[in-house]
Amino acid sequence: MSAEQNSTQEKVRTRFAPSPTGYLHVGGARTALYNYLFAKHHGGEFILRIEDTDLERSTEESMRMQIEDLKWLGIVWDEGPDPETFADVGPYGPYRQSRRKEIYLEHAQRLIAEGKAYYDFRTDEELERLREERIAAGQSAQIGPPERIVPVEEALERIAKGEKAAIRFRVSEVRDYVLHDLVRGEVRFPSDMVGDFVCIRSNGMPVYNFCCVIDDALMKITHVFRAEEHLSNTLRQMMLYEAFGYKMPKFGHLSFILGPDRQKLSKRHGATSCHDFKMKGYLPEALNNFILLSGWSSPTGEEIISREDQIKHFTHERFNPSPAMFDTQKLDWMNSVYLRSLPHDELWRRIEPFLERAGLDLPMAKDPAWRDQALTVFKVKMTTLADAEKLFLPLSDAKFGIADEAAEVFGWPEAKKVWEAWKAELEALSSERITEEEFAGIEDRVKKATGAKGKQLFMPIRVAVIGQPHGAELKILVPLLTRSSLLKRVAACLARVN
RNA sequence: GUCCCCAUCGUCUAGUGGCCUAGGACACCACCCUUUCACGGUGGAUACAGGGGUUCAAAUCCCCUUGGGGACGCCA
Repeated sequence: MSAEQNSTQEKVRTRFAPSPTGYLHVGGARTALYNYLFAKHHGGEFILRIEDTDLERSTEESMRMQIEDLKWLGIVWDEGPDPETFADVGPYGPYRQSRRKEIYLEHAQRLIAEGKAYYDFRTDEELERLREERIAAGQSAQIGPPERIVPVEEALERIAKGEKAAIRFRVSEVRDYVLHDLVRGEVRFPSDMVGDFVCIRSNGMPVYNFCCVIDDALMKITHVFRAEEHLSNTLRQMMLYEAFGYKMPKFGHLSFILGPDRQKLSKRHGATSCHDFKMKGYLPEALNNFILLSGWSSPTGEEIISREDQIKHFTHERFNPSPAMFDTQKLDWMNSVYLRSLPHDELWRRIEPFLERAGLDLPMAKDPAWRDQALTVFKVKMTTLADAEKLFLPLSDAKFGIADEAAEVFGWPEAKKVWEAWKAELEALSSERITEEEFAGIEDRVKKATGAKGKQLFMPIRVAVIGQPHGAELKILVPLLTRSSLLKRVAACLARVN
């Protein structure tokens, strides 16, 4: 759809409608992203609606957590709960289904009045038995109408006396329904694919499929991108749109995100919520970019895509209908790319909470020049922010120690000589900080004094600096430490050989 | 069981009948850079699930098989 065409049509309005039962799952995050991007691409509006009709599982706390995750990802909505106060913002509220009960009940009454729905007094046990019978008979497990539909007046009397009844939609016509899906093309559903379905539970709460239709219609939603599991729900919803005479939005059913075992990504695969990834030190930009590309591709073929370009290029033609496996290796790569491209001030700001978490003391970090120097060295080694914890560890005096991998060096005959010469050079220094040039001079003099060269020279020095045989270049590391700190460290090495 | 969806390198994908001896990215391997480890650079290996059609021509269209997933809730 071109921009010109669109301007003459109704305004594009999309929505994300999570049920607040825990943190935001990456699959949900992707759905939210796609709806957001689609709306913005078409200059439209993106709405957040909370689907909390399941009283048992929905919590206020979960809603807040999900809003937090959405904010973290940089997905912003035009209507819905205010991100700070949670108060409804927008002309079509309330945006929480638990507060729209009257609207649903009113609609249900409309269907009853028109004979399109009926009160059902059957119990769970009865229905379960019916289902089993049908499966045993090789039929689909759909629930049909009861033997006798209770007339409205009689039903009302029984309910007044305290009996419980659900309101069920009556599937009367037998015909095919054709859905023009934005990602799958034409999908044909035979109407007998579903039985008479519940609209209002016997406890008075409406059910998902029912609310969803009414809300999307009343909130003037034009396009809905949602997970594939809803594909077969769509038939019920089509029937409902027809029954109410509401205009149906365009649907696009997204394939699943799978775990390494090709099963739908779930808790047992480890990290699956945005919150998990946040705690593991992934950047929202990276996670966002990664989920964007599992199920959609850019027309330019680029993989690292700015939010601006995401919006610019986001069209439904580029959805991939087949399921995508969640590839942590690629996410890691993407995270490191974003990490390295961050300005150092910003990178430091994001690393700090992790250093704090690890209890690292780094008094030198108050100096911006020091931070800049340190990040230049370390950021190329980081895949997640959490990696800073172990990277900055050698710079912390409190946490300094000699690693097991350094043991070999202690067996070298030159090591002790090198350390003694290194220590003498440090002691001769007048300032606390050592520049790269000074270090080069020191190293050279140690070489001459001891006769050690190559690995025999720099390995012992390295161990005396960071306590381990591998790490960043010494000429960069040494200027990050103070003279007194280096003296303490070489003393530790000498103490161990003696 | 019934119905629905899906099928290109290990993974994410490009591909909408000829530009495909199938392109890119991650991962992997080799080499280069490097007084370590990374970063970076260059190169390499690796895929159209199978079988039938349609067509001058099929990864691309149709059918079947197989495999994977989903729905059949008073969950969403």
